[in-house]
Amino acid sequence: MTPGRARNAAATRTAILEAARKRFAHEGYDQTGVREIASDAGVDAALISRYFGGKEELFSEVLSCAPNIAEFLDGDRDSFGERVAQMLAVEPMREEKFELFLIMLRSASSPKAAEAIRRHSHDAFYQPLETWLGGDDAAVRARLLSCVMMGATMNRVIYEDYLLDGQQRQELCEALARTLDNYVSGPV
Amino acid sequence: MTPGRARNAAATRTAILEAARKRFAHEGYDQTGVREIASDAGVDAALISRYFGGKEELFSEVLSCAPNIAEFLDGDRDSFGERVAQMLAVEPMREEKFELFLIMLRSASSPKAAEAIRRHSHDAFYQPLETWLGGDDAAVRARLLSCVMMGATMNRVIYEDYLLDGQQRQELCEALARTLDNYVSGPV
DNA sequence: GGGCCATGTCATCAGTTGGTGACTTCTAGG
DNA sequence: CCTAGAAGTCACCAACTGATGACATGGCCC
Repeated sequence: MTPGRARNAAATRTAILEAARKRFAHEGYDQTGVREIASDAGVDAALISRYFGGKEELFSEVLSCAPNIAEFLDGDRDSFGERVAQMLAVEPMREEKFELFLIMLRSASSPKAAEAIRRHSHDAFYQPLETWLGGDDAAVRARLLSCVMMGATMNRVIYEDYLLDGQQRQELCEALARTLDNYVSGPV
Repeated sequence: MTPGRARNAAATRTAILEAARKRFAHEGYDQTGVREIASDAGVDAALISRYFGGKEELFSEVLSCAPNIAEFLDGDRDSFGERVAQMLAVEPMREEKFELFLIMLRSASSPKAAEAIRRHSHDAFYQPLETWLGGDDAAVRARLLSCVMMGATMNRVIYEDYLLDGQQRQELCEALARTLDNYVSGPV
């Protein structure tokens, strides 16, 4: 085993991106230090600046390859609300699944990250959603969906599972599903 | 004019609290430094530690006297959705009006602030809302309302007025009002 | 008026952060 | 085998943050 890291630039870049994605989703932009990212990736912190230019550029890069809304736009249109609501209210917080949400929510308050979030979330979330919805008022309906999805995530982040028991979470889920489907199917 | 600040502990405390409230709402917990707060209040930064114990305790204190949900629970029950939706989607972001939301959204990602937020938002937002709603499923309906309100605020914070024009904001408002009223009036 | 405590000021600390440049080491190509 | 450059390591910087203790000063009570 060679001492020190294998000399493979591509693998190193990927490792940094992976580690950064998780950290940003868990802790948010501010709370994440380049040293922590580097440590997770098993890499020297200096490489982050070398490869990406700096923390800010790394964040943008992470957003570019974060999972997006596409997963939920596949599959049956009629079950969209049900599937999303399940994720939002019932399923354990499998963070990979809505990492993009978490990154946005936890980093939106950071001025350095705000612009990147605005740009990327528009491209990877709003735009696809709006196209998928179709119709004249697609923009408004996309916003409505976004409100419910973000709000539910936000509440989940803040309260985790403190305030509601299993039965109530189920009720919450059903109500969310109805509301979401209402926005999907209808003209508002 | 005496050089230096007038020696009035109560006024100083109040000035610090005011300045801190605005800063926390605008910038969030992390992005706000005690020096900035002190500067806004026309006070030496050391006084913050002296009076409140530290930044963290100051934050808790700010939450305790931030405007809460009560304003919206007064007035006509039937117009609740309409009034809230107006604020969320149409009115210019008069931040005093939903400062509590902003503080929560912009500070929730900060571990130091998270616990205080959880506790206070429960006492000043959830609990009153739930009581006001009444009924067996009040907790679930309160959560639903919270989702929509927080999500709408979040979207507003992220995108401000970029994505929607006046007409669309009006449509958004009406749809939000319907959804909110639906949660208020109905069993879910 | 004089002493004393509350109030305010200041210098400074210790920790953390993101970033940089010089250095070492590995590997590919000749 | 040997060199050149890529990849990785390391020491360190400058800026900033929250906090603290020593000190100055104003105002109130006796």
